Amino acid sequence: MPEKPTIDGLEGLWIDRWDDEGTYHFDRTATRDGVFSIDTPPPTVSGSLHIGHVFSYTHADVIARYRRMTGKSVFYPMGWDDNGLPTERRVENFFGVRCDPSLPYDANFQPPEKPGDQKLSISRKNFVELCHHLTQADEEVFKNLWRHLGISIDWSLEYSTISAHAQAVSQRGFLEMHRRGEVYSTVAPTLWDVDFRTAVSQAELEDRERPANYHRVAFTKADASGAIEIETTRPELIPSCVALVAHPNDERYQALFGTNVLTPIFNVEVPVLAHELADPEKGSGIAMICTFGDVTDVTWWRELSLPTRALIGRDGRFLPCDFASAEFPSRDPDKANAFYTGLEGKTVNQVRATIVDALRESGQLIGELRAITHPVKFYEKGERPLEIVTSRQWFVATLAHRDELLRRGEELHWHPDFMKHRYKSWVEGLNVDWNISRQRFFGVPFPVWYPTNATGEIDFDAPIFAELASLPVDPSSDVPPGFEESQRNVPNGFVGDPDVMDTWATSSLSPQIAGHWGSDLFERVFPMDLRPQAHEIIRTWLFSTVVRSHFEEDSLPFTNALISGWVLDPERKKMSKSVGNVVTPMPLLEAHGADALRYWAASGRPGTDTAIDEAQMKIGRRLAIKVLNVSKFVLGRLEGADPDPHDITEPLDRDVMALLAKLISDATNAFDGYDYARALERTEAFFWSFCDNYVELAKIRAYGDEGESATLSARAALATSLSVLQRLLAPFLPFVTEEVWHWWHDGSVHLAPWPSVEEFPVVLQDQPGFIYQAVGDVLEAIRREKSTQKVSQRAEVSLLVVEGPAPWLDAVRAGQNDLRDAGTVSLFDFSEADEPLVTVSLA
RNA sequence: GGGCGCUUAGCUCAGUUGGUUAGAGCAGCUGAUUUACACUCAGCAGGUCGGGGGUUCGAGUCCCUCAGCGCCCA
Repeated sequence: MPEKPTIDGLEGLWIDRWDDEGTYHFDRTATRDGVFSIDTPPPTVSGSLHIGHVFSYTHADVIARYRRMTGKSVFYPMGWDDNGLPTERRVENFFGVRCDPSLPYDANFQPPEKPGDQKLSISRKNFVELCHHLTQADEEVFKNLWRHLGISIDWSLEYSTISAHAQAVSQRGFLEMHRRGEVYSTVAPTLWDVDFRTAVSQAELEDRERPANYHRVAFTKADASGAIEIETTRPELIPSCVALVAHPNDERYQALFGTNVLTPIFNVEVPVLAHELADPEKGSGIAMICTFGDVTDVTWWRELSLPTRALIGRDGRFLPCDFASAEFPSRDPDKANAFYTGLEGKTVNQVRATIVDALRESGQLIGELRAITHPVKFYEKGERPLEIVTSRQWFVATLAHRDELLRRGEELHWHPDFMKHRYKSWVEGLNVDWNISRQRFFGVPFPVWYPTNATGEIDFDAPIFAELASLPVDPSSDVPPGFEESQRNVPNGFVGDPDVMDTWATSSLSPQIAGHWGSDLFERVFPMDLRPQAHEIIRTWLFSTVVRSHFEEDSLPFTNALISGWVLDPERKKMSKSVGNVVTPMPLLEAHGADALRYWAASGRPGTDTAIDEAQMKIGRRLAIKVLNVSKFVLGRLEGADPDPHDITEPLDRDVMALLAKLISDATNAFDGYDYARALERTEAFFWSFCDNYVELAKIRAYGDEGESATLSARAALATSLSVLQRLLAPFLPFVTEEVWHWWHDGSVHLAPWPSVEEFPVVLQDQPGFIYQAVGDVLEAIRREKSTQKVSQRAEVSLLVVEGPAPWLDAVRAGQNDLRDAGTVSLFDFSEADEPLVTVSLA
């Protein structure tokens, strides 16, 4: 025990020792009953490291540490989500490169020292190599933080979602789904980001309020008997118009249903139809249907069996089009084509401006534009509104399983419980199957090839799947069964599926990846006991994991979900890069210490958004220092002896033991319910009362001034309490508790048994704490008087008159000697009264 | 539009099936001075529990309603 203990520097010391001693090593021989398994979130390593990570990973860690102390072998792996678009984007910006899959691999390629003004085009393989290179460096930064924070990961269980192992699991999962008919490929209108040039799924959408203008546009009736005025925010889609639509009950348009109109400028004849989704309140109540302006257009197109006149390409620019063709039947094809030639290759905004000018000129733009704001669908990482592009994609059939998935949500234990509503409303709101194809580069490829026929056409209806034993495969370099490399991309040969999977299609298999699906390990850890995660990824990671496990194992992937809230900035605003209020954890960690940051994090209840609060961190630091000092004091009183809890004979000491037993029970129940914050709060409250009151009362006795049995009782009670408190605090303050535990124990506190009421005799009492409370009340009265008189707390009390009901007086008498010592009382006078009253006379 | 959460002292938050006079920490104020701790200790002050209505012997807690803030879904 050091002469002048300090909490500074404890992290460096214990992190290394935990490594050396394998303190957090998972015992792989443990059976399922003896295991507590955690489905740790693999963070996106290409994202910024922020304080929210400290928050939610601490929540998981305190649970892990609790379970470990209850004797479980804790399966606590760490994964890194390194595949996917965030990494690609980071690599593009970091090195100033872009991927061009048409380029050949350059084995000698070196990235530029610093990014140039123009992005350098490199091959897919070179690009992927840079992705691997950068994510490895990023992962080190994350790992360093976790270790510094004292997260009790078993680092031998580390994985990454782009590793060969994860790819094999992901591809196997895909093949299994295909075998059971849960995944299919089809050509369909798909939400498309024109900048990233990839399809995105419903889970990646977000609505953003955007300004727009309603344009009132006149469509001439086909029989030239007049015009119909519609309102649209997207006049640029007039060439893609396939119909007009109004609500079937809308009086204004009854006579028009079944008639035809001509599109302005292009003069394509389109029908006027009825559909319930047309909103009579919106605009003029009649809308144009285009292929495709938004998701409602897709619904109308499908349900009304309309033709496809798609004109927006994958780059967001207008495609070539012939208004003399059957698909675009114009009454005046020459004029339409002449006009359209000026639109080809232009962006949406450019085309809109040109068409609006033309409408204005022809008199078909009625009145002024009407400015509105309305929700527009964006890819959550995107900067331009999504378009809808028809393309071939792989889909996981979630809609057909909606009811089963809703039941899974009910089956799961949510902490806090109300978070299940997030899942429920998400599943209820699903409107398309899960699109898992991404037209990108750094991800897990589909283990699929397609045959080509004699003319070189690809037969998408006869995909060739990889053998399970061959996984992982890369169809761009590996050859499908029964083919040779020379047959790639030639007639009567094959082509590889060029796409990669959605990141969530891989991370949804985190239990299978971390648990090594198919091995004996998997049986020992699945289903996982705990899924800790933040609430913003309920609809992505949590949902997709539930889907995969439901399909693969007919089971939930985990029994408990512990949902962390958000960390808000000190002004309680959401942190975001654009606002610039994102807080990085390292400076805080260095300023306050790991235990202090953990204390702050653990004070945030499950599911509750919590503001960054350095004051709270300072309180945590104070707590850690107090643990150090009180441990030093109590252990100093033991004089090397090993106290026996059976020596606890004094009534006051026994009463404190009864309270300690209650604390153990409260903290344990709280932990079992995943309410770590309550466990901390209870333990902390007891701890401070222990330090400020009980230690002060028992102090002199513990010095040995009151006879042997009284001394032994005090020492044993102090030692027992200290042992229990060190262990109850260990999940929260792993560094300081480990330090003080080692002052009197071999072995780690983190492998010590969780405190139990069996460890010391507890005398059952009618009112646990009655004596402690009564004695404490008298002590407080003494202190108050001394404070009021502005004298030292050690000033002598010449006479202490204690009045009150007999049982209360008895309780006070039980602590009389301790009160005399702690309060420096010379003379006591006890007398019965109805109400307790303490009168303090100072010398 | 539907749903969820929050609203308690200047600030951050407890308050578990309804039960004495609503608690803690921080900040504030007043003191103490060192045989564990100045990164200390003691004390004081501070709230008509968001508004309104209801149930009850009794409501911060249950019900209804309104308002504000935040979020989820559409």
